Amino acid sequence: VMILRSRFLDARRKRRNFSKQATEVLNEYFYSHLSNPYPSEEAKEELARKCTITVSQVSNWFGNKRIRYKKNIGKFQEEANLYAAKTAQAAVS
Amino acid sequence: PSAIDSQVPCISSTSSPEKPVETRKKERTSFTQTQIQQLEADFADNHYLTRLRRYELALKLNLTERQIKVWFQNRRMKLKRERT
DNA sequence: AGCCTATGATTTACGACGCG
DNA sequence: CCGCGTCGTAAATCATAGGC
Repeated sequence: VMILRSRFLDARRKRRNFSKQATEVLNEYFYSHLSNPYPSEEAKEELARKCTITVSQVSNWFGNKRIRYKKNIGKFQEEANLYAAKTAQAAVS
Repeated sequence: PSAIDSQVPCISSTSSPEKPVETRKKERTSFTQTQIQQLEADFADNHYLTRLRRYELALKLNLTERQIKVWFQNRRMKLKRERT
């Protein structure tokens, strides 16, 4: 197969990881909506605003998160517990 | 009890009312550089296909007409995303 | 300095739904 | 009913970032 992937400098693939705070916000939403982790367009816009990233980036993040979570729930258990505890505490206060 | 799975807002994992599991799609092929170059050239010329164009391209690139059609649909979506 | 994993972005392929 | 349009997504893969 012509795996001639001379995928030269795909500028859009120049990425930086999101800030810790942004990841925090996204994870909070994800784990508090675990039974249906599909934010509406409006929710995506709000998340994008809070995280200072684009709506497309929010979509990418959720797409990646859903599939990776599904593929290995065990690996994310600790993270899931962490955010569950966090939102539980938020509910109390 | 997550509900992430292959339906639209893909709900369910093991208990979904309908699992498209078996009949799941063709292997995700990767088009060659040559195929992509020709598709891009055609797209640059016209963002929409005619039946004839689709047929000829499929023949020339050795792809199915469905693949050509879907590629153009995806390409238009990509263009739209880029212009934002 | 390398590996190796994590992570964000991009690429194929559909299903749902709309319109004509 | 059909076929092609968009929209939102799954899943695989790419390319780099980051940690050890």
